[in-house]
Amino acid sequence: MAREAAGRPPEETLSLWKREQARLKALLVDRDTEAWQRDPAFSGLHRVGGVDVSFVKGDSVRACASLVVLSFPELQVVYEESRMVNLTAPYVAGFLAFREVPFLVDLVRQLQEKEPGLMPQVLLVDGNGVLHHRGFGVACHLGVLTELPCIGVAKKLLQVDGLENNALHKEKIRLLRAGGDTFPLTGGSGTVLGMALKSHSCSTKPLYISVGHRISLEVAVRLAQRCCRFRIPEPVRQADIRSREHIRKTLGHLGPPAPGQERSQAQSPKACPKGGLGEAADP
DNA sequence: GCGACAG
DNA sequence: ATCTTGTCGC
Repeated sequence: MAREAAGRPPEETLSLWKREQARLKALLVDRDTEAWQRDPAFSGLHRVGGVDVSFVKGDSVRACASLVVLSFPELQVVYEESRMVNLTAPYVAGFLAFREVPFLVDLVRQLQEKEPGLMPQVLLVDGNGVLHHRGFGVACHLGVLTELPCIGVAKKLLQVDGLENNALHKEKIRLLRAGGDTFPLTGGSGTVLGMALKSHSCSTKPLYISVGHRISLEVAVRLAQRCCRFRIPEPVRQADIRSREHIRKTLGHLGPPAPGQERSQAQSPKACPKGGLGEAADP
């Protein structure tokens, strides 16, 4: 019945997927299209969305897809939908979208039907945009299919087009000082594919931001940073937290025996000095 | 055989 | 992506 989602697909499938990526890439818009994007204070921006997919431990098929919408600039969750899904495609680097995007599109469609007034004005996506083997990562894919502005937010550098997580790269990371500091990720062709962003004043690892759809890289970076209470932008972080929680509540006590011990952690994951929400000061 | 490998 | 315990600080 439920087909496996493991094992590498045949070369023929990958070739079809590549053609699909190339086809959709022609529809990608890699510049600002919204008025709020031109405003230095993002006035006019009220709703930011986040999506994520979490997985069930020993299961290669079952997963939970989540879409959340947060108010901006308050970053309060105003909408959430989490749904168990059956994955059909395996994870193959460079083809993440074929595994996750169909379910995310469904979630956006459902929101459009039930609460169109809560449709996010921009979506932060876990993964890359144009910082991708063929310039069309999951954030581009979701953006083109939904026509929503999208931003790619990756936690690890995808080493493509000459980009390497080498000593030089690590040195550049070390030189990032304040939250909001960045350096460009320039591919072999000389094109800037994305930006490394120190999203929080006290986080060692940067975020790798790239254009998904209908937004410029500069605005994408600024917005991602303004969405950060911690290292991970709040929309993506909330989608992640809530999709795991949904899994736990749905099939939490059917396998791994878990003694109960509730915790409250409404605040910082690791804790870091303090500050309004951004920078350092200069005496 | 070795290294890469978003999530 | 997933698993995991403690540790430190407010």
